[in-house]
Amino acid sequence: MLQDLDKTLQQKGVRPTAMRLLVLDYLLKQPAAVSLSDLEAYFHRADRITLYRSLKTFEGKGLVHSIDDGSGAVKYALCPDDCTTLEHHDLHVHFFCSQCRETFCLPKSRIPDIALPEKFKTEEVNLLVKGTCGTCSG
Amino acid sequence: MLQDLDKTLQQKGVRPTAMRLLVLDYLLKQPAAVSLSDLEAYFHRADRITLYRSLKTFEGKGLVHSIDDGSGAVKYALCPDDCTTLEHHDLHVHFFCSQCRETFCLPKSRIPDIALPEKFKTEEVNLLVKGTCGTCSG
DNA sequence: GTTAAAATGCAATGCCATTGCAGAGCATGC
DNA sequence: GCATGCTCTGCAATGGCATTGCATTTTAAC
Repeated sequence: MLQDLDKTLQQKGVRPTAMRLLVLDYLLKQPAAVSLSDLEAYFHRADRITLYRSLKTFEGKGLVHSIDDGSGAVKYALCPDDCTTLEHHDLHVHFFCSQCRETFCLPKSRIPDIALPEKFKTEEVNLLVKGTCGTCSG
Repeated sequence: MLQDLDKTLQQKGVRPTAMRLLVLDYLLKQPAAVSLSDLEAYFHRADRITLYRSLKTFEGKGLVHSIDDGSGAVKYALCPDDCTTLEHHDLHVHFFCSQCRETFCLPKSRIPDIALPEKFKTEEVNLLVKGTCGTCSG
């Protein structure tokens, strides 16, 4: 099973070390985006900095994207398959639940085009919806 | 002139102290959102904490809204007149220029409705566009 | 196996937001 | 005008998070 993860990393140009495989495996199992602190809490034997750099490496290679949900800590979530190093296709909506403080990717909710003033050029769009998620409102 | 500002503050339920009048006056003159550090740099004789609390008071009374543009520091900008304490109507787009690192409110670009999954409830929507602003791309 | 490059672990730093507390300023009632 | 109480201000301190430098270990290449 970790074999698959190994391949995934290789395909993205990330050297598959033990730590990185564990981190990737963990990320795959999460329903919500995770912060560095989440990771640190789970891998309590691992060094915070190593986890930090794993995430940064993943992000640089288009494996995960980072989300600033305003909670104070940046969170990370796996990218869809069509992300590349050069261009992140995380043009989906992120949802922050103010109850459980979890952040979810909503890949089905695409970000509509935004009309900008003359001469303004778009490079990136972040759309964050805050509210109550399905679980908490149920 | 500061008379008007005085009235503005009173109407919002904020006691018009000398410091607050100066801060409000400064905010009115800014074309872009300002961070606490900006304020501190401008009022180099004032205490950072007092400025911080002025902004927080303004925010609580619906005079300004805060913007997290991902630059690391929260920025503040004046609200349109129809903001109240209870409900912020800053449902406009914010634009962060990656060249000059300024953040602008784009009141004319309204945020479209976002389709959410079943049982998700929206409380607030933040839409941040990153790119190059008119001045920097000109 | 040797060697070079990359990853890790530890320490340290810096920035920003936030709070507690004491003193100063202001408004109100007498 | 003066005392009282509330609000604002300024200083000090704290805590969280991101980030970097450096020495060591691990991995890949030859």
